[in-house]
Amino acid sequence: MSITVYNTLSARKEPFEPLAPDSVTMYVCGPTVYNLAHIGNARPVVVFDVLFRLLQTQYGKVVYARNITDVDDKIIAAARETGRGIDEVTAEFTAKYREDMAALNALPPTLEPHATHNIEAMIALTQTLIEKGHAYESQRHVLFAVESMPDYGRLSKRSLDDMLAGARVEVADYKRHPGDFVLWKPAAAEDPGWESPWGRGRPGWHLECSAMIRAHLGETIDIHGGGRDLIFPHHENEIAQSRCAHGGDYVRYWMHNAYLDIDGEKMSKSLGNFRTVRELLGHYRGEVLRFALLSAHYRSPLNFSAELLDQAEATLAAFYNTLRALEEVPAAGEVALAEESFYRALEDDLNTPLAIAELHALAKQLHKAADAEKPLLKARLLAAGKLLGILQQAPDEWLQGGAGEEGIDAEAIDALINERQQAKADKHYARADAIRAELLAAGVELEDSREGTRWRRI
RNA sequence: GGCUCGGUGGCAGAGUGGUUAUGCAGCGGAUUGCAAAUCCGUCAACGCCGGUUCGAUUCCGACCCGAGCCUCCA
Repeated sequence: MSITVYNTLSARKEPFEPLAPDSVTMYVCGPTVYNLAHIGNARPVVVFDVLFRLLQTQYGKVVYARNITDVDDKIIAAARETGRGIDEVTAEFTAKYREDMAALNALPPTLEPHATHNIEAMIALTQTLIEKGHAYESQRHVLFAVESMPDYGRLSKRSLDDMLAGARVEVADYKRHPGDFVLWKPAAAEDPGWESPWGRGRPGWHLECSAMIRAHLGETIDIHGGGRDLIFPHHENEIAQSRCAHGGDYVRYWMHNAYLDIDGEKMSKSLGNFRTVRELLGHYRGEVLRFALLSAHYRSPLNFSAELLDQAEATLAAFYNTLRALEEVPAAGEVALAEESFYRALEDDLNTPLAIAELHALAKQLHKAADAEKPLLKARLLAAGKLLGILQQAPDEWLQGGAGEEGIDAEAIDALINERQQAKADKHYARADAIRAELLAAGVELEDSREGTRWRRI
């Protein structure tokens, strides 16, 4: 039982060893709740959900926190645009985010800290940084002084000089060094704000995560995850804040997922080439989206397309079909995870594509197995599915249900199947085939077997 | 410009210093009234040029191409 993860900080795979022997702390950057999550936003959620499930098989206590950023310029802008209150906007999109992620079979995190509930911790952290000479006040802002930290840039592997060379942004006049970033900024009277030693204001984005991690998980956590694009500046700055405030390690393992591409370009809100999870759920079931997201390794870009989703749908249908044929077979026997190849694949830096390949191998064994071997094989397949967060539904429910609007209802289908059975018994094959064609046109595929005719929606 | 990371068969996508996953699609066969599902078999790949090596897709170097970060972004 040993998990290996790729640590962005060291740029290599490392054996995972938590700080405490039987417990793990994990934090993943959550959403800024000003609009709907897109499918790219869902990738880290699904990836780290698999990690969460995997860790739970080995450690007695796994504390997984995913924050809600509910104070931000974009939220203020969104509220203003729609003429609604900030709270109304954040409540709506927080609720929708939870629904969408649940639809993807993502387990709820252990903790879901909200930025606005942790303002005191943020102010305290800012004060500590000022006291220790790592931050300064300037024109009602409080800024982190990057030059006060010798190894600033270590995570993103760039030096302050590199950053200056590539600077594309005008430097605000209240900054001592162009790389200094905001810990606290003033709030306009009409905007949300909190009283602080530096006047009424609100926290900078990077500060939120550092403060919430400290408040809820401690000074050193085991795993911090998020999208690759957060490496700089967000995570770099978190490290600066937390290390300078508390000393010691901040995060033992940094994990970053690659993003989803559309036509070879990153899917992002700024490019506008995104598809929301909610919209996609109108066409595909959450499990299909989840499977698609897991079909490539989390550190590789994944090209998002209709073909990808159709492929995922077809593959899941094949697995559920396998399970449906075994409905009378109980899943039984002891599954020794440590010896399972799908499990070892996941232990190796979450190699989900390889784990899925092992699922195929299990399904194949199942098709060929003697009856006596089936209960254990089925249990193994289901255990693998559980870790990946798939294949847990009743096969008929999955195969006969659909994401979109319902077509022909099940009763009518059964009636036609019965009629076709009779036609077949009478050797009226033309009629039997006509019924099959009619059902196919209605999106229903038939499968004859010794046990009778089964159907599924396609 | 600086800093990262990639380029694998028709498509998706793992992996490895030598026996070259897996899925879909294709082809041949078994099965089926015909299909579907399933099974058996089969085709096919490692960007380009050098180097190291008995042997490289895998290691090293150059080159070409692509993506990302350097600004809010999963």
